[in-house]
Amino acid sequence: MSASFVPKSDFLSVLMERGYIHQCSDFEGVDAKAKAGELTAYIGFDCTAPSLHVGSLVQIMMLRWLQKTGGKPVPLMGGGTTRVGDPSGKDESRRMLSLDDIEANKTSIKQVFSKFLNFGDGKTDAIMPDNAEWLTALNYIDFLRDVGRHFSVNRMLSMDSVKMRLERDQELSFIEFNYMCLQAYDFVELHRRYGCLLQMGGSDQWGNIVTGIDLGRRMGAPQLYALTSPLLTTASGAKMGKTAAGAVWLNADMLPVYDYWQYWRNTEDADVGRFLKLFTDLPMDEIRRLEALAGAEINEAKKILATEATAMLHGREQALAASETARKTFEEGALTTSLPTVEISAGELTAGVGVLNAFVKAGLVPSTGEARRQVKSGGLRINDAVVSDERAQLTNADLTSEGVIKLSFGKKKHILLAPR
RNA sequence: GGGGGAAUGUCCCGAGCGGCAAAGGGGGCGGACUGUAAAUCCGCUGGCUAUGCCUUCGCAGGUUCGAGUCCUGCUUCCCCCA
Repeated sequence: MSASFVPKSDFLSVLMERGYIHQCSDFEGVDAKAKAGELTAYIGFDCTAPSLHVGSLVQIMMLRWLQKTGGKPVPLMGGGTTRVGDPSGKDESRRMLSLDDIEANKTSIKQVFSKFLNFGDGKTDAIMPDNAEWLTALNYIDFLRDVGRHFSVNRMLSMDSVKMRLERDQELSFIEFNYMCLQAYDFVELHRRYGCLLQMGGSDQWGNIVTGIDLGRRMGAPQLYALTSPLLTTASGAKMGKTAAGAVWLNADMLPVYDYWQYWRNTEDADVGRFLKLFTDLPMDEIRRLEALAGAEINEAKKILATEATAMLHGREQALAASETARKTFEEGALTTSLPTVEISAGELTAGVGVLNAFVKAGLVPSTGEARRQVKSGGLRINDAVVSDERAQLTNADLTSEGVIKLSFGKKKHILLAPR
């Protein structure tokens, strides 16, 4: 794309300035539609888990900015395509989910979007269709005749996602192979129903999106557009959204607000500026000031990043509470009752609980074996005292004046054990 | 249809003369150093009611005191010939 392109629309200006764009099929075309206030764009989200995680956040933010700059965002639930499975970037065939699982996941995921987008019937209000609405009604023969004839297998075989699987001699089932056909058809269908002109997604979706544009042209839709975001990794190359404990979920019932705040607080120095632009609404000049902070001062920027990002998802009140909990815990070394808490029966505690089992109960370590190993390397602490005897028992005598026992795994993970 | 290979620790890759909880990486976790960062260094990386017990090398049998290792059948994948 032309390096000299200067966007006239607010939408592309923001996206370019904040680093959301990897590729676009036609900058001028998208710019004109956005400028005219006629831009409806969609991003597909699958329903393989009960919550989206941080990896989807860039996509969600792109929809948010679209709405803020006068466009209409369409998060599309992949209730239909999830029944098939997307081969893009996956090494192995996905496990098939039951329809009930998909429905449950969908309901759970929907909650998150309402935090980022305004839904309703207005011009720029978001809508959330589910591609099961049209995909499940498809008749195989009709689909082959009307849609399937437009696809070239030769071209599909040359797509990266497919080629990779073939080169590695990995299984690629027929239904997965059809995924791109369905996704392409989604685009056309969303144009018919809602006048959707642009599909966005991660850079790994480029091939699928372009296939949809192609199908649109062959099926008589006007010019459609593609825009992808860069694949996000941390500065040291790790994929975003995974931590020791697993994925960084967006639903609060799957990841406590405090842990979500901590995830952002632990951002690498080199990522702070980039993340502030992508994951907060802070104005650019404020971000430039923050990312210019050097040495230990950059920690201030990380706290702001954590609080802003958390506030957007969980609300400012909860974000500030997490921030305050962290401040007391890390900067004052004080015990805070607002740390994530796990209950234990009072009777059990009176009888005495082995330290190893206590850490397993708290969910800090997966097994007593792991707890044992961590004791050896000095990674476990009770009320801030390193555990040196793996046979020690926790009893009521270990309760602090707050009536809890603080279990720590490593320097950062803390859980309170509260008798009930 | 015929011939030849392959499958290993539930994250991945990968070694493994009949004595194996199984080499070595990567990744991950903990510790030290720091700033709740990165880099570096060190340790750990089947489970449990634990000087012991249980479960692991595609699946099912067999030989053996003892099988990841040898034999038979099966499954899946790859290569060559038709």
